[in-house]
Amino acid sequence: MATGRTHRPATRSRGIPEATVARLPLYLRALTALSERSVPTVSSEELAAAAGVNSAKLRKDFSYLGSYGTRGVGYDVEYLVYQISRELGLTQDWPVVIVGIGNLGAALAGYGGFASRGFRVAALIDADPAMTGRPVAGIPVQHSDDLEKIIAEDGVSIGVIATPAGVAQAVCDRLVAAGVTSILNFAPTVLSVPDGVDVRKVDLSIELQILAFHEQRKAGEEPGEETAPAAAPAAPPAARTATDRARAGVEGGRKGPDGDAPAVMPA
Amino acid sequence: MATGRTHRPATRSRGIPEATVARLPLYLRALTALSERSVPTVSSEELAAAAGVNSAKLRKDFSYLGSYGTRGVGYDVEYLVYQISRELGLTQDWPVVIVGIGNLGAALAGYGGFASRGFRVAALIDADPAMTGRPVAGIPVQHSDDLEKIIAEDGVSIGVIATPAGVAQAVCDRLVAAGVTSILNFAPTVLSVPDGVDVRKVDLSIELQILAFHEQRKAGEEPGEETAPAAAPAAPPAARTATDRARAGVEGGRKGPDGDAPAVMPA
DNA sequence: CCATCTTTGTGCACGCGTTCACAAAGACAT
DNA sequence: ATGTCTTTGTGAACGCGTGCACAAAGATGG
Repeated sequence: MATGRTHRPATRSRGIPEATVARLPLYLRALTALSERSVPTVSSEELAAAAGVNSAKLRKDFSYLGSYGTRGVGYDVEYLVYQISRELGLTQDWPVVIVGIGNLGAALAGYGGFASRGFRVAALIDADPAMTGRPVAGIPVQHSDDLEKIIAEDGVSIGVIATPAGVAQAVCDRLVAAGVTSILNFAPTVLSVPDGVDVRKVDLSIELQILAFHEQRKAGEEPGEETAPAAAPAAPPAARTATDRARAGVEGGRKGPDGDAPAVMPA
Repeated sequence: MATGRTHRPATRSRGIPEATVARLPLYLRALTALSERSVPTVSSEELAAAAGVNSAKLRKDFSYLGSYGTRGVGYDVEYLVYQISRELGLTQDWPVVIVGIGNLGAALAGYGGFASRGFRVAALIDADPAMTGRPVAGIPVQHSDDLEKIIAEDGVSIGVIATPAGVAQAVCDRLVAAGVTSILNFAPTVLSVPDGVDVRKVDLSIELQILAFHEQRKAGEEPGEETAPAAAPAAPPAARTATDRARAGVEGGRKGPDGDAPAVMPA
């Protein structure tokens, strides 16, 4: 999964474990599907299968919310949809700003899902003056000079960063200063934020690298390649004093500076 | 973080914990930045700060790879870049196919990052005949009829699903049948795959909902709203027998069938 | 009203991941 | 060569999350 929680130790809000919170949206999605098919009740076994989790885990998760099931019967679908929605804060409207309307930002803006579950795209913001006023997904792009004003006027507390990595921290700082307390970061950078601000990151590059790791493991079951993989790079680990600071130039030809690489993938 | 691992219990490949594997790309990114600035060595403390983790955790992570540091000095940047790259399987070329060239798929194809770290977009695939042949990000879109052929010819083992949720499982099945063993799923669905296939998911909707949960917690510190939140929906939890199956019609006006909602956001 | 059967809710144990804290290793100075 | 100082590598403890397995709750049928 492309999600990665950030160093905030999970807060443990009202005793609901973070791992459980992360699964609630999964349950909600499965329950919504059942609701649309007018299924009145569902057992933990069925729902767990639909959500791709263990049934015991599901029951324990629900137990943190209270006892909403009926023994011998299961869970009332509609009631559970409401309870989870309420728990997740989806019964209210969350205005969201998207900063950085490049390929990805535009794609995010285009997905109608924002509106469908309590999230509303309050504004699209980009630093490029050429973008200003141009409608993307029906919403006119505003210039980043007005960022603070937009946040304040619409009472935005959730921001999505889809900018190049080089400016992500600066954008983040401005968002936080303006009052945003939750950030979803698509830029390939570690954001540092003050306490009380939540950051979640979506990083395609990291996900692919994790997959590559496992893929390599699946493919390469041939033993004996640990030592000296033939085309090794250069330096042995423990033979180089600190005085030996004369650098031999950066190895292969990685190119430009890292800072302004396009969002999501670079490294 | 928008990533979510799937039910595969992590395999524990050669003793490297899954949690460590997930952090290696983070370290690699920080190290690459240092490398570009020609920094020769780095201490665990500095590198940990750059990667946004604890220094003890970083040292333990590296200890799983072997002892690549020098006491009293730190780690050799270039050497560590190579070792981690090798461990992640980034020293080889990974052809990747992207299935579903809508807004998101096009955005993914457009990010040059694929090429920069061992990943290469081998093909873009879409089911819409109108898309076939049209170049997206310089790569011509191919029709999904040829999916199996493309996978086989290019030896693709990693697939990215950016289709609507309704067809994601079908696409997944075809990819797996054709030989793909790692899947990055952007569609808001739980994919079921046979053993030996890795699935990671990126789900914007889930990330936002998790943020909303914490956001609600931050905002609402006013006590006493647990019981009966005024505009409650309907049914009490435990008063409805199983014979009472006469459904009262699906509540509020959620609209279309869930299946073909646009990728990433819907639920 | 009682017996049976289904399904929830949870006590308990286990394993993974994180963190602390320190000994060992090596660089550097004299 | 010896001592000091820095930084790694890791043993050990702790806490969270997971899964088992079962008792309690309630529905259903006679």
